[in-house]
Amino acid sequence: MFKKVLVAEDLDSISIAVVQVLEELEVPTIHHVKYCDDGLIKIKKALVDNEPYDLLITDLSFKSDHRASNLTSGDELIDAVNEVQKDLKKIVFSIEDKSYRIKMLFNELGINAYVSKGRNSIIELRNAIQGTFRNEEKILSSDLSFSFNDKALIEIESYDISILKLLSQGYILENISNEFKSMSITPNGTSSIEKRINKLKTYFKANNNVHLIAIAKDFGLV
Amino acid sequence: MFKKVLVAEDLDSISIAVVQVLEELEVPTIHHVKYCDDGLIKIKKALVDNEPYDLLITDLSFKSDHRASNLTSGDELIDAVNEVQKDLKKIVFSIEDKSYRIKMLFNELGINAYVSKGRNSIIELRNAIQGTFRNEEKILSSDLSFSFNDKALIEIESYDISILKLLSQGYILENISNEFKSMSITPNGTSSIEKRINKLKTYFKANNNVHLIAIAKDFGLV
DNA sequence: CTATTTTTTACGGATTCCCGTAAGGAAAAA
DNA sequence: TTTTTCCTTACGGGAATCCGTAAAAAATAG
Repeated sequence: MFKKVLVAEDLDSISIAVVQVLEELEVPTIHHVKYCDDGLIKIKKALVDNEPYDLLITDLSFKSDHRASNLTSGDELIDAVNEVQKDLKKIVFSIEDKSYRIKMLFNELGINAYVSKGRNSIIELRNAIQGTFRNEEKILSSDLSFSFNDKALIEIESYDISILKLLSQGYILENISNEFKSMSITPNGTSSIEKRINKLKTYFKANNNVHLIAIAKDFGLV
Repeated sequence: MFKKVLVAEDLDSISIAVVQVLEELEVPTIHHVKYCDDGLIKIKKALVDNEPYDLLITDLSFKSDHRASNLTSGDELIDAVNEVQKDLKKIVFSIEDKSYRIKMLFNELGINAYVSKGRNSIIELRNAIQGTFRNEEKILSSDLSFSFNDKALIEIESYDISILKLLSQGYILENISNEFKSMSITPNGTSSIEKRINKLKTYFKANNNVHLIAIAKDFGLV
């Protein structure tokens, strides 16, 4: 079994249960941080001391509070960790269940397992830890039913996200066009942007822009 | 201390910690349900058996799964419970931290305490349970800083929420007007609704409807 | 009951969105 | 090079919004 595991989870009510699982699996060294920043520091320190972690279990969303944070989400933490310790195994344990987001975690951030917090997530988490240790790939907790081959979701790219972001900030087509020009993002004609928004609307079955943004918010795209 | 407590919480990773707190407080009877519907049934049954609960600790959001549910949220559960056992003490334990929502819980649903899930929420929860037992009123976990006297939020009423909801579902002004007429909500003229939306836009400093809905989503109003 | 104020509704012009069509341009294929 | 195809941009008409003004209705005051 893993020798040294780091848990990044802000909610104390949850981290208790996660640590319990690790104890039952007889992991000798279990550390727990409530802030992403602390997580990165611990991982760097462990590397320097030549006692690196071999597993990271992290949440995605962390509450912001009085403390100023550099890394504010699990995504950012993983991204930063990948810079310093590429081979570290990573399990995400989060409430998020949007396939778009989860796909991104596997494909762009290279996580090893995703466990969705739910009614039987503790046993799922245990399975994921054991599977990860056996070098299984792309482990998904069983309550998530989508397929990785689902084409539709791959089509939404960062370009679309940019449009949705600006829309949600009150920009009109012309503003977005100008913004894209100044950031040299192409295509940037109002027509092209308009067309892309239309694609998004049909894809998400949205009646209009207002509806579209509401849906995008629900999906956690913005 | 309380004699019989019901915990309604779908996430197993959290309910473990909540039950632990109750055990430490030496509550003799602790029951736990993962679905709102089960919670209501248990409360009704306990009343019939003349062994009623004296405290309910509930989450707000419950994941939906294969099982068909009647009550889908903590709000609905509390509302239903108020019908059958008005005097039951109620503590909400949730991640939600939007003042508007929390105010509503105290004022319209008559909860006794609100504890926000966070980095030190277990100790907060314990305090809230003890405070509720001592008949303290409107207990708020200390990481929530808003005041109940905060005027701004009182101005937004359920009428506004209805508009925002329909907008976020892709309704246009005329649709909303018709919907309001069929539900006999007044005012229901397109002009009046338009005017109200404008008020919301100035209040939230939104450039347009799209922006407004994005903000409303962020505030948890819809 | 009348006067005053407030609320609701109606209307109109400017702007933006919405949606289809088509022209222009670049890359790939012939 | 020419043709084809795909992508980007342009244009236009109708729908919905945005925003100001004003009439109608309702509530309040005297």
